[in-house]
Amino acid sequence: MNHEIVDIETKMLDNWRKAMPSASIVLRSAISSGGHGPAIRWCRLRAGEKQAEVLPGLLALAPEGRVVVLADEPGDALTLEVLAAGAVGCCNTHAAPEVLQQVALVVGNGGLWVGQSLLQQLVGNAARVLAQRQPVGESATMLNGLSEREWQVAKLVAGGASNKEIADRLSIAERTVKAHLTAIFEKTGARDRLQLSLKVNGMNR
Amino acid sequence: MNHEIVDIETKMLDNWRKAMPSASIVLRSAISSGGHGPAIRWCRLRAGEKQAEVLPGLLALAPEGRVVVLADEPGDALTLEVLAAGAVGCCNTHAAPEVLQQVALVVGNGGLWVGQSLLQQLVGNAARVLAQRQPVGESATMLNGLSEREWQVAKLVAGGASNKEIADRLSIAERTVKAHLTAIFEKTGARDRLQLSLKVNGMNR
DNA sequence: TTGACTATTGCACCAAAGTACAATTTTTCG
DNA sequence: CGAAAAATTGTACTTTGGTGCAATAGTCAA
Repeated sequence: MNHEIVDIETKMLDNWRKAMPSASIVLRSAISSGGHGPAIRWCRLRAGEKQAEVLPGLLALAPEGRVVVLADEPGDALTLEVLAAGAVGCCNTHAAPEVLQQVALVVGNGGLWVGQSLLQQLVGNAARVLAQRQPVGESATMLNGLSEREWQVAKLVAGGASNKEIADRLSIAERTVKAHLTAIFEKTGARDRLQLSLKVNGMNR
Repeated sequence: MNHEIVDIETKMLDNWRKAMPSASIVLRSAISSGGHGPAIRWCRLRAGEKQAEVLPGLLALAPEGRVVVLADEPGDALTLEVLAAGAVGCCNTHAAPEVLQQVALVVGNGGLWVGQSLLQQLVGNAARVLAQRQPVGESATMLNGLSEREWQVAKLVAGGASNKEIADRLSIAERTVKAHLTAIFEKTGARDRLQLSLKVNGMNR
């Protein structure tokens, strides 16, 4: 993994060095705009600094990079701000090296890094909303009146499984899977498994 | 890290064994209540099972442990439910070993594990901003250095197009589309067009 | 210029996906 | 119980997806 640490001075903290020994360190004023940027840019936000004065410029210069903010004074509000600005994570400047590596792992795989307290608040909100408008029984019959079995097959297909894998998972013959799929295609209007996947995952329509 | 896998049978899936070779496997009916429990308990929720019938008992018996749910049929709603019940994570039963180890790392350090699609919903506006930024950046760095042409093909595949349709759209032979796809599969690690679609659309994790 | 990389295409071939036609078993419900 | 619907499976077939091998041609940088 290719890392770059952006700060207003080049002196690194020990925990950064331990977490990412191979990272390059650059001044904010000397960010490379062209070429292939690093996989992950770690941008330090020092105490008292406003993220709005630092992040936009950085993100504009390197739109292809994933930016994680290292905040001297982290908080849930700040995290929300930097995510809204386009960063993919926000954590404490003085986090342990192991934590930083963990962040790198998650972010490197396309994830977002959010602190636990904020996440729990968000989860709490969503749980309340979902509890009200998600009758549990719905999931069984949605998508144009699929039967329970057909819905099982549809979900597995949507997850990328092959017919053989689905057959093994459900302990039925591969031919039966195909029969279900034919029925599913008919009911949903999908042309093939890929378009079904898009429908199930809500990417279509 | 001390692991315990809880299921209704003791036969482990291959990916679990690879991810946690030293884990102990126990039946749900034989959970050790006293003494020092494992650092992380992985509780499998098989297809059709209700988390409400499994989790509360497990959490009551071992209040000190961190429980991660391995769901045969994962989903955002289920994730919210199990987190609300007291679990610290929820992921796919058939997740790759590397993913499971990542989950163990996050959970072991006090984090919560949430799938990307749910997290993005939770973060809401911030995620929407990100969703628009991602495709641009991914063409250059993410998705393992695809060429411009390959990226065009990948996007069309992700949209549900057939090889013939892609060929017509790009005014090239269908054979050429296949050639690009072979290269794309190699670079991205996708097994077929459906899994590529999931990767491009960010449904994977 | 030469080497590395990308784009393009053909031919042959195998594997997976999907359809047509037909049959049996299980479940559900009045 | 008996009818209807859903689930299951088989054989055979067509189509699409994907790979291996090989060749031609353009671009870009050392």
